[in-house]
Amino acid sequence: MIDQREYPIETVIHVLGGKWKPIILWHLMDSDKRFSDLEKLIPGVSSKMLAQHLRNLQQAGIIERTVYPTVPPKVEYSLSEYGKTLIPVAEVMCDWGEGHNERKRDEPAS
Amino acid sequence: MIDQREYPIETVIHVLGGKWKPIILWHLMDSDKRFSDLEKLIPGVSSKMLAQHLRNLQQAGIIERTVYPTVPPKVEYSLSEYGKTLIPVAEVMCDWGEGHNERKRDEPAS
DNA sequence: CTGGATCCGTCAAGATACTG
DNA sequence: CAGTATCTTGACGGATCCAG
Repeated sequence: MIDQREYPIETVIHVLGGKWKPIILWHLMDSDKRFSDLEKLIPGVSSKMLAQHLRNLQQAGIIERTVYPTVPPKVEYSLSEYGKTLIPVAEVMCDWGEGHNERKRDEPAS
Repeated sequence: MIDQREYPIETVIHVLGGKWKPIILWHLMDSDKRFSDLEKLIPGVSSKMLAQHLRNLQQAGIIERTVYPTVPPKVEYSLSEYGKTLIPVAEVMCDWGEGHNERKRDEPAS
């Protein structure tokens, strides 16, 4: 993965660019989640992709991974303090996204 | 390209998701640009990818394509009125991206 | 000048099976 | 429960050639 970004806006796309990363973030912004919780909440994601994207987000410092060494393994993912700075960004993006989706329905042809 | 997005935040990623789309938008937010202008401004992009992404953005209603039927063909791309609503979104994203890049330099290991 | 068409390499994503 | 390993597929991106 090339890391030669000249413009900061590319950084955000890089961090959120995966197919499932925005959805993962969205759910973690709501509350902490376990691995299986996320699997249930995100229909269509495979455990492989989920683990891979979670790892990416963790390496980016956006989420934290907490392992509870209990008999049934339990791992919780949560937004890091730093990751929480993404919330306002996500809200702005969501806001625009909603408008965009509505617009596509209202104006089929310009 | 799948278009089954359940969350608005995915829409934004979808619209900006290409490798060059954020940069294209960034330049068009500054001022209108011709095809060849963008090619010069974005080192490394091929005409194919530029045309492809420009078409995507146009179909998304974010940019407008104006053809001047002159002897040497001239085509100008500009942000649509609707596309301008993306500017504040881009600014927020840029702002966060800058902080993220600085953070990576300051904190090599958590 | 502004692209479209085509071929090809690369890499992310999906499916499946297996492990601690 | 929470992943990893491996294989396959398909989209994305690059290079080149061609056309209005």
